[in-house]
Amino acid sequence: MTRKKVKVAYINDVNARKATFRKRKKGIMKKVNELTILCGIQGCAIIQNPFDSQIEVWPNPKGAKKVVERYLNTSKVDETKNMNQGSFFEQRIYKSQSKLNKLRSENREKEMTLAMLEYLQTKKLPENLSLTDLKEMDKMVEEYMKEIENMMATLC
Amino acid sequence: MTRKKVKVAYINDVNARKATFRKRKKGIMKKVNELTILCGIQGCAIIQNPFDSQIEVWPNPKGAKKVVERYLNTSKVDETKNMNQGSFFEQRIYKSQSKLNKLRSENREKEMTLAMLEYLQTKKLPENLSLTDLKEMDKMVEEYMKEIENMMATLC
DNA sequence: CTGGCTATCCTTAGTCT
DNA sequence: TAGACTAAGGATAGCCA
Repeated sequence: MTRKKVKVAYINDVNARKATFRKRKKGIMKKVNELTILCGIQGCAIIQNPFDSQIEVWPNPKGAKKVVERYLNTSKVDETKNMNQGSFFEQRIYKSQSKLNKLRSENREKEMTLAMLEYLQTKKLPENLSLTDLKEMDKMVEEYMKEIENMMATLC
Repeated sequence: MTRKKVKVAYINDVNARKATFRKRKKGIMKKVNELTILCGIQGCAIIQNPFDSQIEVWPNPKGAKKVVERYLNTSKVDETKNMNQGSFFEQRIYKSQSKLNKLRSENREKEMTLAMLEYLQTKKLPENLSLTDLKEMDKMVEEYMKEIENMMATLC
């Protein structure tokens, strides 16, 4: 149970790396999720899975929807909980608020998407490149690396 | 100093929200950064700044480069630190490893970019929409919301 | 508003199942 | 292999400068 201060460096042991990846990815996604709720914003994390060349995107289209819903439901409901039998004006104001919040959320999601587009414009990719090509290449590189590791193990 | 368990819900107080945003964003970026180093992968977080309609992307082109460098420098250097005066074969193997690691990193960055492209293809945006348009709209919505909040304050 | 401080809460490395 | 457990380490809410 003696956990030392972890050195932030590449984990060579495959199993430890896998475990750490799984745990920490979960933690990051949770934190991103919390921030979106606490601050009523859109946010996402895009992280590669080093073990099956999958890429994990959060929020996915489904997750993003959930965030917006949660935002709309919790942000102003709590605030107005103590006036659920409020006056006509209060009800109207509440409705307007909800509408504006929704507008704002939609707007911000668009902003984020545009930002991603702008970010991607700084990256240049060969036109004829596909994800499957890359996965194949990655597999080959991985195999080479394993071979080298074995050679090293033999030498040391 | 009595910090209670925080309820994950939209923070109504502007200053508290701002402080929380600043602190937690920093924490998330750190965690993402650590994960990329620990597991030798690419990862990024895209988070809106709720206060100036800016969108913070990590890694930015500069940050991404740093990650790759750090990855290349730390992942295998530590492992081979105890053989820095190694044999000819060991030196060659080390060089091959570095090359392959670099290839792999490049490959993974391309994968991520492609993944982002695929993600964006699920989003449809009006063609004639610009980030400045959205910022203008956002500002207007913000002003409306403030007005409503003032009205509510007057009523309550 | 931003950054530093610290008690408290939260995350996670190591371990077993 | 992934989940559960638990203590050490890390993040951060609230407060002050």
